[in-house]
Amino acid sequence: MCLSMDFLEGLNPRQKEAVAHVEGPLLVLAGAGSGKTRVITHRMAHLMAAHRVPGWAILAVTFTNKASGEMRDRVRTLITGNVAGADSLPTVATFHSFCVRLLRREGAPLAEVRPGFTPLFSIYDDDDQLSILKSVYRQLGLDEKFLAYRAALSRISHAKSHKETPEDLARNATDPVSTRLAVIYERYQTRLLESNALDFDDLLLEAVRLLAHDRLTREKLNRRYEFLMVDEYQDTNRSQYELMRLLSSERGNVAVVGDEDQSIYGWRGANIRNILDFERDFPGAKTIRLEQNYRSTKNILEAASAVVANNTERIGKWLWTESGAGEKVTLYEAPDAENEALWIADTIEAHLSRNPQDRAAVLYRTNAQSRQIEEALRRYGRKYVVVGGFSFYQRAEVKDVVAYLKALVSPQDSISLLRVINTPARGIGRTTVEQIEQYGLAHGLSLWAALERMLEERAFPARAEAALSGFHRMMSEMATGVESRPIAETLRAVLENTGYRTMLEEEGTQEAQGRLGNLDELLNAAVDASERGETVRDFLDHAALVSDADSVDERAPVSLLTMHNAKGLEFPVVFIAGLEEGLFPHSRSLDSEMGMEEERRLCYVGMTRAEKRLYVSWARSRRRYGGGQPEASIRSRFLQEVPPALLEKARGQRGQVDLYAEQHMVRETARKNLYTGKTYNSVENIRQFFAGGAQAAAPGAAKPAAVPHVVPRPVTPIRKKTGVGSTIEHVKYGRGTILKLEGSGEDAKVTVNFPGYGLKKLVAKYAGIKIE
DNA sequence: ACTAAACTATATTTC
DNA sequence: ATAGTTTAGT
Repeated sequence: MCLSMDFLEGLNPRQKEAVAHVEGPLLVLAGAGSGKTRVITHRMAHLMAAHRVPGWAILAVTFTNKASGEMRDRVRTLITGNVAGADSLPTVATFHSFCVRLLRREGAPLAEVRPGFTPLFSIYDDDDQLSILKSVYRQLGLDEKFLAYRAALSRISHAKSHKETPEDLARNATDPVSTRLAVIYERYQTRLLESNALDFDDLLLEAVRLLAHDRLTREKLNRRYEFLMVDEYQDTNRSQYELMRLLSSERGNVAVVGDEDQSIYGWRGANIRNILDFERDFPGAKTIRLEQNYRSTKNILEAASAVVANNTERIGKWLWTESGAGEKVTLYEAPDAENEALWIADTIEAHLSRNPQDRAAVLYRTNAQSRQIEEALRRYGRKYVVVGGFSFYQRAEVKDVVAYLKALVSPQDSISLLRVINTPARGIGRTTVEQIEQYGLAHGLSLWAALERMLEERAFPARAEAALSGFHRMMSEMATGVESRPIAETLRAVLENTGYRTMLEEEGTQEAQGRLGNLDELLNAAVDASERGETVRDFLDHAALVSDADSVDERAPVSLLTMHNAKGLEFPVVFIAGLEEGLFPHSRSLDSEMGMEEERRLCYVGMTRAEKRLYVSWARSRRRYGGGQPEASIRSRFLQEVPPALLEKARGQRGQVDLYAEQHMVRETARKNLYTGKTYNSVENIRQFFAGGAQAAAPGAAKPAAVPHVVPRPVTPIRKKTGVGSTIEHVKYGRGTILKLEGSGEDAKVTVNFPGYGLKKLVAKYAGIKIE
């Protein structure tokens, strides 16, 4: 009476074959839009239903939190009620979150090879990495002219992921820069060790190290995970490859899904050879090609395929589709970048007014390109969402407050402490801080330990001493019991006790108000996290591992994003802007064939995002930055690679004059209608960063209401009694109606609409609202 | 010792 | 355009 459903039904023969595969290595070459997520999820369900594999014995690894959240949801939907006796779900995680979990739970043995390591390690993001590097440079008396921070970091990262120690680097160095780099690398690594911190590379590396050296842990995991699946295999790097091998070493049941034509992260260490050489690395591997595309029209598919066909590093596929030819790819040649942006906005306007249900995306090579397009859209009063760029969690105020949390949880975390020691300004100046750093360096102490020792020794002048002992006391007080206290509680204490909130309130600028809004939203996220039972650790892990791609709201009518961020997404209407030599393909990739092929793959990724309509554009002139002179540009070679028969010039070729007139008209309308377009960094998105849990996305978790409409608005405490549906008085923003009330008492969350200011979600306790 | 204004060198993509 | 750094002023 088993209600096992047939998960092979409704699949094409190739997909069926992939889903039905059970034992042994499997390579699924899944072209763009060929239903690879479907294959992965169905395979998991099929294993559970037809082969009685328990969910916990399956591990699937994806690249973004968003992808793993979606995959988890889809598997859940598939098996719920359809698979008898399925009481556990497969583990779906990103490589990074999997490693973090592993290291926190089973990482203790690493202390043997990594002195001072504890499972309470901090995670350092690139900002933190940068601070370390700056400090190392200072220590070594170097400056950026010698070697740019970014360059140094990427070389360190490269060395790390190839398991090269500073000594290896020094030995193989053939030039003075490399010799010096070895020293920088050595110091950098020492700092991480001293701070008990891991950078992104370390998360993978140390997980590999743990599994390679600790037989028990390896065997335990191998026993547990009978089946391993890896999504986006073309973007795995060496550590990820090794991790995968270690996890599947006993059974060899590893299924990888990928597309060599979509390998676009070579610069981040991804090794395209992983996918190209899979059959060699895993003898007896079965290879299945998914070549039927279900996404795009024939014209779009052929155009994209024609471009990528110019690459040599391919296994080779030819995608086909049963769908109709559709429209041709529209090409627009703009006189300059502003005109290009206006044309895009204009065309979006025209398209969406005819097809209001369609979603459009504007893709570009560099984030800097978004500005002009945003401006153009704003002139039309068209709502849009920008993905990436300056995202929420990278904002200074969020990073500051998060740094406080990190410092409280891990006193050894000197980088975080350094970040907050004089933020807000509390009279602990640069010289004082440098003294403490020096002392720490000399005595092998963390910043915090050095500070304590120096206070004991009364090593500071009176003024500094007062400031420092005050700081020390404040931090110690907040740190006690931090692991057991609700996150929001600690967060609130940080905001109040450190004077951070006061600092922003006193600033009084529009910008400061926005920052306050962001912090309120962070507080909301913290409350949500507590409700999900997360510890401060979990919260911080989450904050460290969210990515821009996780914040994509597919329901947005208009999205602006880089082609990198667009991977895995699809849109009825797609624009690709800035198809110019030097921009796309980017100038940094011009000189190497490898780089050029990656750019071409990026182009392929961009084009294949489109379902119905693809527009490509370039500008004859563009200025590199602000005051610079406009420079003439040459149309991208990728445009030449599209067969002319598939291209058509933008109809009517709206000239400058039309656009110019329109621009004025539109400006007027926008002025009258009160601009509502801007959603960039909107606080509404913030919850998503934290909500789509790396660990536990709640089933059918309510996503924040569609697309944000409003610029972040200041919120000051509301001191008035409130109830559901009633009106409350806001100190600055007047009356607002409570639209929604979640929970009760001081933990209640209310959604308030302030006319003219928009929706605001508040937590009663922290906003000073009393719910009767 | 800190702040604010002036100056200058600066942009690829990001887990 | 903007972030980061230097300089002058408090």
